[in-house]
Amino acid sequence: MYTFKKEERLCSKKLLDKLFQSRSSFVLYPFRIIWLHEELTVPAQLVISIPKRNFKKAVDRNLLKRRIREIYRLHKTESVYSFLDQKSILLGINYIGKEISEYTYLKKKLLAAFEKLQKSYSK
RNA sequence: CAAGCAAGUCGUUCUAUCGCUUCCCUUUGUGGAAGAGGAAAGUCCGGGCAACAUAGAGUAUCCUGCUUCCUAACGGGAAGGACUCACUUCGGUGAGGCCGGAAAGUGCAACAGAAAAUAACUACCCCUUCGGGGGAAAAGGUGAAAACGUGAGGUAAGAGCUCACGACAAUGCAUGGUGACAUGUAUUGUGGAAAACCCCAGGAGUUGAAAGACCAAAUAGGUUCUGAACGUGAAGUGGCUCGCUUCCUUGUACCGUACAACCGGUGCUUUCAGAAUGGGUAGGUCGUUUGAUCGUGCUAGUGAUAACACGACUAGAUAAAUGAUAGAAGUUUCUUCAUUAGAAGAAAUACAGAACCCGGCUUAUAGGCUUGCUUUUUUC
RNA sequence: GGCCUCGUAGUUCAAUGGAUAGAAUAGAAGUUUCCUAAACUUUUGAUAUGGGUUCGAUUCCCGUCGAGGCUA
Repeated sequence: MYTFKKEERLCSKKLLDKLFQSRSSFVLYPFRIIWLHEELTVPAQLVISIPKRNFKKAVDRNLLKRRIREIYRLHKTESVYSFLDQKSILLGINYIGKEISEYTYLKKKLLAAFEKLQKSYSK
């Protein structure tokens, strides 16, 4: 249930290009969420990206990526899968903040972002 | 004892819950094992490995530059030599740097100064027709630097012009050293700068794992084969499956057959259907972690390092794993209480994340430990 | 992963190895005006950083830091 295996990560170059060319995105600071409807074998594939421009050191980028991934892993079932309705989706999370935030702050913001995603998805 | 600086070295631990990557196992699941560094960083050097290229001790370009050694190699390291600076008990000690050549050639040196390398302003000496001509380079002043320094002889005045002592450089010889070089001696000479151009010696083929090798879906197209269909430009004319003429978008050939026709065969153009096949995209596998490997011991060597013996297997991801949360402990600092031990609270716990692999260099680093130096205080 | 270029006043740019690093604009003060603007006068302010070569370094050499670009 609380898994995050290889099938749930977005690895295909083609799908990535498709995702970033789509216009269906919104901003909820410090995240920018991109999503796209796609036929897959798993409910959702996720990609997390932290810009090198804002975080020079690899250690900082790794830390943020691990925190975001952990929050997604623990909350994906009730927050994302619940409204998908047997369909599948591509998800991109861009971190656009300028400093390293704490786990609790990131958790609050990301859950809010998932609520917003549900609204825009149902439209 | 404390503080500071420099160098070296180590560089947190445990528990619970939920996970990630690789490997193993007929208990295939509530399974087991392993899982970042001293710099993984910067990409500043050197190699391995791979593909391509290759007449050359050529030319151009770039790099390196005291000696000997180590090494796979190096711009790295070890030991030493000379130089500069600091200290000195004058015996040395410590630190530093791209440390070949200025006596091959070209160019450069602002301002000041007569003059910045073919010296001559004032002053000096000789001659004079008093306009000047000649000699000489000690003294003055300028400058970062002024024609080797001091003393004596010498001279019209002077000058390494000569002599003594001394400084430095080049060359020859002798001695010591593997050598750089040192010491002595003879001869010749005396400005700086090559991190200006340049000369000399040595070295460098180019591109980098996104190299390269292999497997290869779907779709489109290429090639080949099989089958089917279609096509010998149009118009006019004659002796009409043929020849001739005209026009256009310039258009079917060969063989069986002496000529023409027919017939047959081979081939060509276009379309359709089926089959095979090569290249190759998405994607995947290898390259890829057993290696100039690590640990211990012993031997050789001043040392870097090397030889030998025994033992060990120690990350392998690919939009990229090695984590998140909670709690406890350890260490350090501060405050309060205690003033022997200690107790409570607060804060901090670094720099930083493998990406083909090694050897160096450089830079970052909380805190602990070791060594050296400096300073202050106390005691003797 | 590999390679290249650049760093000068707050900003945009200059400067053969040579005196106190220059210009425009911005800032400050003053003149002018009833006040503001414009104009005029004066003035402040910089070689990314640490070493080295040189009599002397923005310039030459080496290390570090930062910024930008090329390559697929």
